Amino acid sequence: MQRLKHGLAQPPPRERILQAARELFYRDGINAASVEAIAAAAGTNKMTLYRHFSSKDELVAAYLSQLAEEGEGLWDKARTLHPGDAEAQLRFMLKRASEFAAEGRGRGCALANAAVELAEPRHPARRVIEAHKRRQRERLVELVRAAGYAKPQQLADELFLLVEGARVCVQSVGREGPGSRLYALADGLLTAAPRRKPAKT
Amino acid sequence: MQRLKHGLAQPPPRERILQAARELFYRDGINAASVEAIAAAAGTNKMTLYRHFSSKDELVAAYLSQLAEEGEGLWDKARTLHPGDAEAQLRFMLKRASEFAAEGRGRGCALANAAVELAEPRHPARRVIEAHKRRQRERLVELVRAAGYAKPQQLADELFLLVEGARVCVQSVGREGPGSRLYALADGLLTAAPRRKPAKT
DNA sequence: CATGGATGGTACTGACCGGTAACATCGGTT
DNA sequence: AACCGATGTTACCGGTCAGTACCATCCATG
Repeated sequence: MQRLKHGLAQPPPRERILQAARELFYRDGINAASVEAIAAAAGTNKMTLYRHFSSKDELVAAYLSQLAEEGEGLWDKARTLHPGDAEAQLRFMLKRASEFAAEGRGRGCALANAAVELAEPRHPARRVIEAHKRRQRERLVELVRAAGYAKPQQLADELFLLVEGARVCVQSVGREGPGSRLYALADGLLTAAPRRKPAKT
Repeated sequence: MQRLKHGLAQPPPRERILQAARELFYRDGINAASVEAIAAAAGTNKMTLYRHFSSKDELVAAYLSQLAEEGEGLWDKARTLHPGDAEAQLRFMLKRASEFAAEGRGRGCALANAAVELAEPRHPARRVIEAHKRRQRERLVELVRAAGYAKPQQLADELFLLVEGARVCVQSVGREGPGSRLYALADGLLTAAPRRKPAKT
């Protein structure tokens, strides 16, 4: 029982470090968040951090992988919430993205931000980011097709750009900008889009 | 005649520094580009750089202001190319944005990238970025309204998010992604959008 | 109680970077 | 020719950061 060492049951150091990395990387940026600050925020120190992650880059990779994994989980949640109803699943995802973009103190998509900060084209984190974004796009196309829209590829790409645009707009034009109206805009696209026939997932 | 000092007519140091800053800040990121590297790329040294810019932050501000100014100039160019034809002006701007997103070795919008890298909410560069993005959005709304579309605010915001999304997608899903198809997607939105009556600018 | 693995704490290295000081140089002006 | 401002060159300071060595501590197990 590793987590009964202290009086208060505390998650093991690795989880605390990942959680702290998540907050500091997102809030301050990957370059600006020092390893020491992350360790301190996790209630531990640099040495313990380096016993779980061999380098800062590896910590960044774990951070991004965790976010990507949670993003994937959203699609599953949509499917269990609205089984067989692709339209409802699609709108659920758009709603979530819209709420996220309107969230207070938003700094946009952590994955996209990481791609900006880690400019080296050979950085290992780029593989994680690109793979995740590509997969999101594919899933979106499938869902739009399953929802019975004509030209699913085009509509999905429009929605994809809308979502990505909303995420990035939060920090450039502010929370008052078009990002917070993402769902309304996407809804406009959906209701205006020509349909073929409903289907299921 | 400052620029006849050498055999080859060379722009004055300030311009060369700004040009080098432009390339390195964009390619490597603002944090990763050191002032020493910028000075070297400009064919000069750190001391001369600091004689023209009192700090790196001021150089960053000048860099961003120059980009914002050139962005503003594009709207004027659109108006002189297609005087009185708001629809053509609008499509010209979208075409330019689409070409930009499809450009080789693209790293997205330099202003948006700067907002990601300069995470401190009080950073002076944020004022430049936000002001510019807001102005772009306002101009877009005006143009869409002048082109005679119904619900100009909504259509303009959709186009705005499309453009911002395309710029950010280049570095997350790559050049093959939906970013390169921006004009086709925007064109789909325009032709499907209800019109009211044509007008002029 | 003794042992050992995981953790906490401190201090350090080496590198990089923003910014400055002091001096040499060059070119145009008077 | 003498001067002067702008530029080039070198060396340096202070700070920060990633990563490591070394030792103390705690806790579960035997």
